[in-house]
Amino acid sequence: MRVSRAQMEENHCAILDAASRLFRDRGFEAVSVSEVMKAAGFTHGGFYGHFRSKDDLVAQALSHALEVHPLAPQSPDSSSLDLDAIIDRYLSPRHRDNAAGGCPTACLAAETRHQPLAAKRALTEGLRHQLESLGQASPEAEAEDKRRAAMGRWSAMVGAVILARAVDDPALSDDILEQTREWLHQDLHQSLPQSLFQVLPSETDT
Amino acid sequence: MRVSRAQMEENHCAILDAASRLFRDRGFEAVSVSEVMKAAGFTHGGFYGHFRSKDDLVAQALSHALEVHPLAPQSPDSSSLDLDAIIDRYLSPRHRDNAAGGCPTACLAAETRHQPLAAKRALTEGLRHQLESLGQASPEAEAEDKRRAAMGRWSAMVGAVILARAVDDPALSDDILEQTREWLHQDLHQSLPQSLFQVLPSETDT
DNA sequence: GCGATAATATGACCGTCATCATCTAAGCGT
DNA sequence: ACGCTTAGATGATGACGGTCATATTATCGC
Repeated sequence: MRVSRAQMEENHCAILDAASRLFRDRGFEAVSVSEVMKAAGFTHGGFYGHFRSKDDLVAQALSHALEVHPLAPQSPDSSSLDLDAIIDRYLSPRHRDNAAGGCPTACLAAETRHQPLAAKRALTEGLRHQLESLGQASPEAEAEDKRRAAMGRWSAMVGAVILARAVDDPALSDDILEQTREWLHQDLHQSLPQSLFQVLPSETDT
Repeated sequence: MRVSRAQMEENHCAILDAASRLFRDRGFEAVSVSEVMKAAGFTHGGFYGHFRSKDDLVAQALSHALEVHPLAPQSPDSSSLDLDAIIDRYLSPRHRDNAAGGCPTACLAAETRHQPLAAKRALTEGLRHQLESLGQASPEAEAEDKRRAAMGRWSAMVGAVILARAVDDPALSDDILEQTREWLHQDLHQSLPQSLFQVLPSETDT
């Protein structure tokens, strides 16, 4: 049965949302087209009215997830992001255990290596934005140092979440998150001009 | 046709080698049992004489790859690993482009999240060894600091290789490796007691 | 050497999945 | 309001892949 054009646009978005969650939770290959459609509240038949192929869905869903998922919640003063808070949130057990709603990069970057060009392009674009955001939030003075620190820190954050999720021992998993968090905080405070110390939250937490 | 017991043991190992390379190159799910057997020089039929299931193969291949693949080539004085050299080698374009023969963690850790328990256990064990090695190679004084730095650095190394491989832009990919490498070197030299500086290679490379 | 055993090969089975054809009913232009 | 258009539903198709049954042939214990 037909629906209004606005409704169809909404449905398209619902499919992308569902796919984005399912893919993050279980991976591109483990999720079938029918499953995505069912999760969005449809049957599998209408799929090819929205997408040219599953590969097309993968690329669009990845792009969608990266657009929707910000590195940090938009704070009141959006120009200055609190890097300590971003790190704590990203490397939390909560984020580790919430893959379906978490950072698409940590869930899907590794798999994207095996996906066709369009998906890789989407990831590349998203990654650029993430590095840009992290760079802006970095305390380093020179632009070059900001960029370097952003890449290093982002690699560590993504890597730690991936490892923490892959591991079978909860204690080790917690430890990976916690130690990486602490290690990044230490690095951050070493790079920080002394004048900025007062800005940091009082309890840097454990 | 039957083969000798020793031959069979060898064949088993050949299958694990082939599987290990194929899995690292294309992922667990993208490689079929028949493909692994063909790569090892057999047909698909004999597979279930060696393994109880594909899941079993995945776990054994992962364990095998992690045992065989050392973090660094065994240097003459094996007790003191050169962390700078390990980092340079790991974060090189050569390693990025050689997934099939490279570090299993960078290739398979993310996928292992979706694998059954046995595979996760294998990865966990391998990860423990890797962290142990990195910790021993760390310049930090306290054991606690060694462990923390090992986890942070290892997360950054694995994360950077994953991101560099996922990205569609060669320049960005190279940059991720290079900047993360530099960033880790900087961190390493900050943590280093001054007396050790003379040991570092003269050209820390670009 | 001979027969029981067992490692591979060949071929088949069954389920899943991406994709497509056809049907239906509701929106939209006139 | 009417009928053309089309979003979505139902069902089919063809390929692929994991697993198993059976056949074949070479090893190993006697």
